[in-house]
Amino acid sequence: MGGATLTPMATPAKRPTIRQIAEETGLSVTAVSYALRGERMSAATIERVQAKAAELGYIADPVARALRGGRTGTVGLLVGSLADFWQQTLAHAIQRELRSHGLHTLLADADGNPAEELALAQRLAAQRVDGLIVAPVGPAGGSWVELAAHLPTVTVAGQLAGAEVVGEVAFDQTTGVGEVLRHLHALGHERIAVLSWAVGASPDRPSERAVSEQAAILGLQCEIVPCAYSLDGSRPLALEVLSREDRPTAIFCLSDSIAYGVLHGCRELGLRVPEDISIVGFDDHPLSRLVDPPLTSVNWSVDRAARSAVGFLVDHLAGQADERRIVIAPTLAVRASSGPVT
Amino acid sequence: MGGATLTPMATPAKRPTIRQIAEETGLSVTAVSYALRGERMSAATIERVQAKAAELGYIADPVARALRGGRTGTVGLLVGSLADFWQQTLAHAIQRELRSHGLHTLLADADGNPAEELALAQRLAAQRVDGLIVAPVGPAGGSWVELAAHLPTVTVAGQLAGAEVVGEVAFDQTTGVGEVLRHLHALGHERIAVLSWAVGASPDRPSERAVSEQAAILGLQCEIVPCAYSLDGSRPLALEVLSREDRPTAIFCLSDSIAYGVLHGCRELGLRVPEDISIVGFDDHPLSRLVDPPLTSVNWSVDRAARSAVGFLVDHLAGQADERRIVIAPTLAVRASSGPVT
DNA sequence: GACAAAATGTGAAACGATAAACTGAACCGT
DNA sequence: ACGGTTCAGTTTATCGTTTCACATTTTGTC
Repeated sequence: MGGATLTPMATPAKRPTIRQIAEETGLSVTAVSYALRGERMSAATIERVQAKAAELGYIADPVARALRGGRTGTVGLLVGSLADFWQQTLAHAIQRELRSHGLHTLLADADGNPAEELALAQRLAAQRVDGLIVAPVGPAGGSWVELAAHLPTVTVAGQLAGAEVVGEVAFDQTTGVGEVLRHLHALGHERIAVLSWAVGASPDRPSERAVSEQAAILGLQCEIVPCAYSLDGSRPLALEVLSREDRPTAIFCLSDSIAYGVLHGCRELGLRVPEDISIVGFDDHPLSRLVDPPLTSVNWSVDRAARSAVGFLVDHLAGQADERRIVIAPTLAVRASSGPVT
Repeated sequence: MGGATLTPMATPAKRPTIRQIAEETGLSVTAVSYALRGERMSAATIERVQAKAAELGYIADPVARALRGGRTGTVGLLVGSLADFWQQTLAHAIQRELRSHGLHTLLADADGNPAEELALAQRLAAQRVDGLIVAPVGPAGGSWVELAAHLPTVTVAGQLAGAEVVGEVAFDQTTGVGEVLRHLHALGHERIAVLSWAVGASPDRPSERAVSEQAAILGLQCEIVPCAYSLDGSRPLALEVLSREDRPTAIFCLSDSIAYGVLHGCRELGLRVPEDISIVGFDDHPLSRLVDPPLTSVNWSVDRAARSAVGFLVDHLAGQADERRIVIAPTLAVRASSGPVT
């Protein structure tokens, strides 16, 4: 941009460089570089250099390293939408797991927008992240394929169709959805509204497909309603659905965040859960057992997912190419928010 | 680390560089650099260069820029603990706000550890973030002062004592705590346990000090109990406190996350809230109104905090030095989890 | 039309670290 | 005593971009 000259940045902080160490030890820069990593040089030199480095409080400059082309020790974490409580939990778990491997996290939030998602991934690549962990929002396009070919990528809870990934943590959506629908069916529900994430024209979301399939099998009448993520986003829609005269007897939300908004809506309208309407969530956020009423939801082990995702990536970076796919099995946590039709 | 040779990284993806543009336009690298930013060069040249750049899909390499010393467009976000639900919310809000200013987020989680916090801040500085937004865990040490002097820093919900920051989003802890204690006092509570974040020897946390002060004023008997963050972390402690024979009549948790754990504990022990014991939280997570019973808590506007924090930083980076401090006023949200002593 | 002042462009030196290729030694077995 | 390995270093080039100093043109003014 044009823009007037910006203020000089705060004094650029003169951190000690490899060169300073070189001068103070009388060695060449290269020698120091090797010694710091404990390679090649004689034990005595290594000792001397590392002592000096410690003395100066030297930390290798990750930026210079990145430019040169080595590892950066940073992993890009791209989540579909941080407005979703469960994805916040997932992001946290992955971040923590990465850190336990000494890796840093560059976090990006696609905010439910597939196009944005790709742009962010490219930006992360430009930042020279060593790898990418993606909880995808939409299906992959051509650029994703190319990107993933260059950058080790692990998907969590979603696919990047066509792109070659180094690891995949899949959630068994079919079973998860099936359990919910069977549960509701067993309770006598027949007209069910399914609130799904509204995402720009992404018709083939696995969970939605699973809903259609399973609904057909059970003979249920499921209407899929696209819905904004987040508490505040889903409430208005929930109010609309709940106010219909042919109100469904159950609402199945494809995310707990959405379910919370619906619970809120029920409360506002004075509807009793589960007497007047049953609510089921998806993903089982830790707080779902504490809300009122406790929310029936489909649980996937976040810790396991995070551990696997990071493990896949770390293994790949270490040159091992072991198992690269895991399917996380769902557990239906039946709580008080779902009950028989009355 | 010795370590065997690592596998060659996935093909390093040949992104177009400034040099390529130079060659294809017959200009010098320097000329292209200027033209891309619309400086110096003639209008015709600028046009030509930018057209070529667009054609090649050129994106300036943020790493090279960072090394050279310019802006990186990335801001470090350092939170005290992402295990805390409210801080997840805060982090999300700040991240979103940064993005709306075209800035990227490098997220780091101190995990409740002040020493770690400093190390991470240094790492972020080494990554050449343009600025730092910190939700501090502990008081600042000497290195913080130095760091903040070099790197524009904004604090949110906490101070870095002694360090010169470019902006500060303060929460009025004294008032917040005061309102809670007055509320409980009015309900007849006299013996109150205060669950605070357990943080390595940080005796002078503002909120804790506020508790002592206000308790003294009201003549309340407040015992401050250090407690782990997070749902699972606080539950065991909650069980201990709740099982005492001289159980307090109210528990004031200095974070909603802790309060959730306590609610959970109460449920396990069959204690009724608020009949048997009153629970009050702090920070007012969006879900606090949905838990059972709805949690009385102290609300600070997260959006306002995020907007201010990012605004301060952006203004500073733009060379303006306007208002640099805001105090967010608390609102006590009285809900069903607190009631009169019975 | 002369001379200063802009305007437009170029080359080289950074920024900090690393890898490849090269230089002397010391050391090896025969 | 002779080639051949290792060892322990050093030189040099490189990653992609920006900026300083300088060279060349164009423009403006009297």
